[in-house]
Amino acid sequence: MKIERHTATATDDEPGSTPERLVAAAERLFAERGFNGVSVREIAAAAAVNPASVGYYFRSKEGLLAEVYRRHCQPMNEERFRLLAAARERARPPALAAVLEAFIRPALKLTGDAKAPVTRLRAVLSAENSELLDKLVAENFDRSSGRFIDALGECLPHLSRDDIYWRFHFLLGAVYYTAAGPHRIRTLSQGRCDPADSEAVIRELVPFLSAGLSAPPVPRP
Amino acid sequence: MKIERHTATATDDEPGSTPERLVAAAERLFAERGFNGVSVREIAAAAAVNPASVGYYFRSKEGLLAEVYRRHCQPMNEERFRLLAAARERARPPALAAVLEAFIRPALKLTGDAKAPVTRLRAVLSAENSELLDKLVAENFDRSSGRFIDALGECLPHLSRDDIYWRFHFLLGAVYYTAAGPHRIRTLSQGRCDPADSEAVIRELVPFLSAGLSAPPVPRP
DNA sequence: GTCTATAGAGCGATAGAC
DNA sequence: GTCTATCGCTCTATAGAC
Repeated sequence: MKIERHTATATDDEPGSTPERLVAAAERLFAERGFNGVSVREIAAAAAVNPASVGYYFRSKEGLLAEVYRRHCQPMNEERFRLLAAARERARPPALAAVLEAFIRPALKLTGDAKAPVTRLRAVLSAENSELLDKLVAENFDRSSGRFIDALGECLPHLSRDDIYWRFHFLLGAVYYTAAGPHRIRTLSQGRCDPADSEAVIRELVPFLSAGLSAPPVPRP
Repeated sequence: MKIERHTATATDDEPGSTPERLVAAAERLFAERGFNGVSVREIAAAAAVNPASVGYYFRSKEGLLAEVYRRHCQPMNEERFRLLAAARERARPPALAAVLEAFIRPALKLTGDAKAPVTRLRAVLSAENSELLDKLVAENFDRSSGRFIDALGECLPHLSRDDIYWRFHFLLGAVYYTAAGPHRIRTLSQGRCDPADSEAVIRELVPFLSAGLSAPPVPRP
């Protein structure tokens, strides 16, 4: 769809254009304060752009969120798939720890300009706005979740599909909570455990999840 | 402080009084939609009470939240301590699974009138409003968290204090995410795994966390 | 002590000039 | 295509009647 121009005239997809500035500012502010915690005016001010541009380019505040969400998830999921493929090349079935890291590492990567992980956006949003958000989650993660659930099933053949679902759910909780970054554990540990340190999180979280996922199957009624 | 009256006149602490009605309605609505997602007017309407009462009894919307939070956490923590003491009576050190269940079960209990776990309130709030919320969390949970971290340390003498902190953090993530109730896993599993079924959650979560917490200590630089 | 009424600010969205 | 201006609405908090 994108057409190359002969001139240097700014197009909508270039970094400094109005919609790009809006998406960048919105990603940061939504991640910091959620959807209801930020106004369109604040986003426009942070982007140094006219407030009316939001309606013009994205139809509404929700339209802007949808675009932010999409652009946010796409590269993260691509990196997840790339790492998962690499893990599969190293071993069949892939090592459990490698699958977990392929899922977690891209989620904890820091965004370009902010100091928060990309996943904080989703962690913060996951509580509110359930109408629109369910749609966005399904659109952006059905394929990704399915593939990782399959990979976990390969690694853990002693488990039923339901075991995998439950444990994948708990895994998501640990990752989201960490990405949301409540510094509670940093306070309690007097600074020694810092959820903002993604390498430390991966080092601690992967063995924890590996052990949890490898637990014996749960007998169900 | 409460004084018994000779008459049936309503006092501030009686179930149907204005502040009680406000707290009950606010607990439900804040848990459903977060702090920014609900207006004082909506809360007052749900309580069938005048909107101005919020300012009168609680000084502000935030004051109402603080009261809701306090009343919400206190009985839950009391039940946690009661269950933890019972686990200690059965064995010294207490069984790991018993400690975990003592922490989790009261958090997943359903509120009186709503169908959501009491913990959903905290899960939803934990993303937004960090200024006030950090204060509330510290006020309401420092004692509780400390005692459970100690109990986990007793159960898991092979772990360092930092191992315990990290794993307690991941535990919180799994519990909060479940309580926030994203039915994502219910959809993916075509209804077979339902995070709203607290008995099922406890059955699945306790073995998962037991195994995760019991993992070998992580070598740290 | 509880109400009505409203102040004062901020909201999302849009019409219409340029 | 991007702006200014503003509509119509909702918000929190409070002043003052009863």
